[in-house]
Amino acid sequence: MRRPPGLAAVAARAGVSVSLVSRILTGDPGLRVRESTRQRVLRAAADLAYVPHVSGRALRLARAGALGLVARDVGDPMHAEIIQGARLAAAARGQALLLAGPPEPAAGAAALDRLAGEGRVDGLLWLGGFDDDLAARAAAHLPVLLVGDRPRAGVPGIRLADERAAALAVAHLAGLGHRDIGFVGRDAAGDASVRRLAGFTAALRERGLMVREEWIVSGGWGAADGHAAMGALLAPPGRPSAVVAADVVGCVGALAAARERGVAVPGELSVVAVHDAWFAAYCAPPLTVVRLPLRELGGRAAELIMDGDLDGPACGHLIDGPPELVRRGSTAAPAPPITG
Amino acid sequence: MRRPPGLAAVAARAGVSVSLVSRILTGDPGLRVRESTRQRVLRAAADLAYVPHVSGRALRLARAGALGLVARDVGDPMHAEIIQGARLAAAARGQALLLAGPPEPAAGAAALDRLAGEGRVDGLLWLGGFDDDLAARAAAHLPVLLVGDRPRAGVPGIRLADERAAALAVAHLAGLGHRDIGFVGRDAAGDASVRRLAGFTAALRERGLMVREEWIVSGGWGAADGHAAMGALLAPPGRPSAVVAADVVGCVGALAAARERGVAVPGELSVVAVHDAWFAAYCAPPLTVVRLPLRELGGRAAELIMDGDLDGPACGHLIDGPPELVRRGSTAAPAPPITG
DNA sequence: TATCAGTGGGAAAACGTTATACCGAACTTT
DNA sequence: AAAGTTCGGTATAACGTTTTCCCACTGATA
Repeated sequence: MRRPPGLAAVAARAGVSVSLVSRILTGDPGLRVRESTRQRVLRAAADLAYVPHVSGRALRLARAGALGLVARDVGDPMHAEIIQGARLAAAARGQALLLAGPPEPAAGAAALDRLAGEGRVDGLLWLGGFDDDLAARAAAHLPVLLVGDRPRAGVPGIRLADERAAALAVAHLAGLGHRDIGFVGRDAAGDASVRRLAGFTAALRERGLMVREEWIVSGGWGAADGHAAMGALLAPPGRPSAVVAADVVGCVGALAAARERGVAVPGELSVVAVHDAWFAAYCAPPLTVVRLPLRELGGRAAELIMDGDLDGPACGHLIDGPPELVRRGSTAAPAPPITG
Repeated sequence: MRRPPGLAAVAARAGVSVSLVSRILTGDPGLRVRESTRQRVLRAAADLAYVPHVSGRALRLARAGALGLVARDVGDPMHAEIIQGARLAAAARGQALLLAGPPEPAAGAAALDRLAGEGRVDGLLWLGGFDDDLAARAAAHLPVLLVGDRPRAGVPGIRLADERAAALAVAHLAGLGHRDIGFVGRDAAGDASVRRLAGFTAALRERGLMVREEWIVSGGWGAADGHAAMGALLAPPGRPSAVVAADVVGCVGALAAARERGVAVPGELSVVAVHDAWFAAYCAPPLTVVRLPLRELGGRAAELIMDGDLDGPACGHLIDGPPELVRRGSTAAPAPPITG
């Protein structure tokens, strides 16, 4: 592997010292240099297509110039959107983004220790699959930011306006005339789920609607979990006329469960999900959703950690771009009650 | 930022020289050392939780210990699967995987030059959004492997058994009795699409079935493209009784298009897609698909590039794990022909 | 003519790692 | 007893950066 030209090559070509090249290229403010020399150096660097070597810089500066991303599942559409936002924000500052594994508690601890210690990244963005011990362990060596979660074990977190999103979903359904509204949750352990549920129940109470525990079911993050949850919700006796799904992926499963049971959406059951995704418009029926600024979440998270703006371990930042209702075909006014 | 302990700290704690620690820890085969000393060094390293610093190593070895991944879209479910495979294979060898941007031709060239020159990665895996010039440019500095494409501009590529996958889809439909089969393609420029179409037409001819050009439509990679393509396919006069979709994402759009036009699937139209994904089972109806070893593709790609086994620029590797038909609800025997 | 301030830049030391070369002591052999 | 020969390590020089300190001039001033 041939080494690319370094500062020494540029210096030799320009007939100056290595340190001068470095100071010119990094824009040392306290440097006085003849303009002709500066141009000569700049030309030499351009001629050789010089690119600073990150390892040399990292070694000297004790900064890697890269962010790590710990994701439960890269393929999750919500994660993908967050990742895209983070990548763009990182790239805008010349920082690289590297993919760390989903933190399997088994091999995860060792892998995480290694990642934290080997100096490859300056900070960690953590998406989903939160584990207090693991996060605290990593945070002992590196700045860590939990994305989409509350602060945990002293590790700061950044969140979306989850309560407002759920409340907006309820408002939409109530506006259509629904009074019997259920909730299909995500993983009950996740803070985002908890807060969406909180927003849901608060919005119900605010309108004097009844909160029925048997209409609140939770699962995990996959479509299969949504499927199971909706199955439980539709079991007799009695079912709601509308459902808020905490997550659009689970909602796809939930929709399938309704279809399998012959429950017409939106004829007999209105469904609205939190988060938008490419497939929502192609579901049968197209899903009404509450859109949240996922990309902005990723971008802000990356910026916070690059700036070191974590404000102490107690702080939980909030991205409160307003939730936006995207009305498609899965919600309608409730059917007139049928006795039986 | 406190620097973590380095070799020097371990050496000091064990009372030996830095070089001895390095040779012990890297397992220098030509090293003779007293067992007690070795244990002392190992203990010291463990006590300090020593982790080798990648920048120091990269500088010395002129290898970064990381792979770059250029992806059109991280969120694409197929890409996600490939990425997961690559990440696991890389992690198994202690290599990191870093996300490079989608190669926007505008800022992409500069970003790619930088990535290639700054020594952050030892090789590049390129997923989708292929651009001959850009790839060749990167390949001048780094090993580059196009994943899911033929070799282009002297850059090697690794592919799946796309022809066989399409042929298997045709075989399934023909076995059900279909004789009028259409094709919903992906981007016509992509090699994978071209080869799936080739496999499709070859399989038709092999069975003496007619290839009708007006039943072969292509778009791009998204669901919207599949939607538009299916719309064109279903326009009068005359439509096929079955369709092979080159891509499961596009197929979701295609399914929606059929639904909008009141064409029952699989009653009036059977649909089978190439590639499986989590949502395929939750479509209405659940999609019959041909599954291809995407994760293995990612893993093999990572291994090839880590091994430097690119075998010269002319070579196009093939992952020929057998395509597998996953039968769900979107295919059935054709309806008896209705005159009119 | 010394001295002084400014101008324009250079020398060298880190950062953490690895590879090559070497070296002192203890043992063995002749 | 002198000369090899292992044994068990050490010294040192890179790799490419950045940064701090220093130095050689030049012209002006005392």
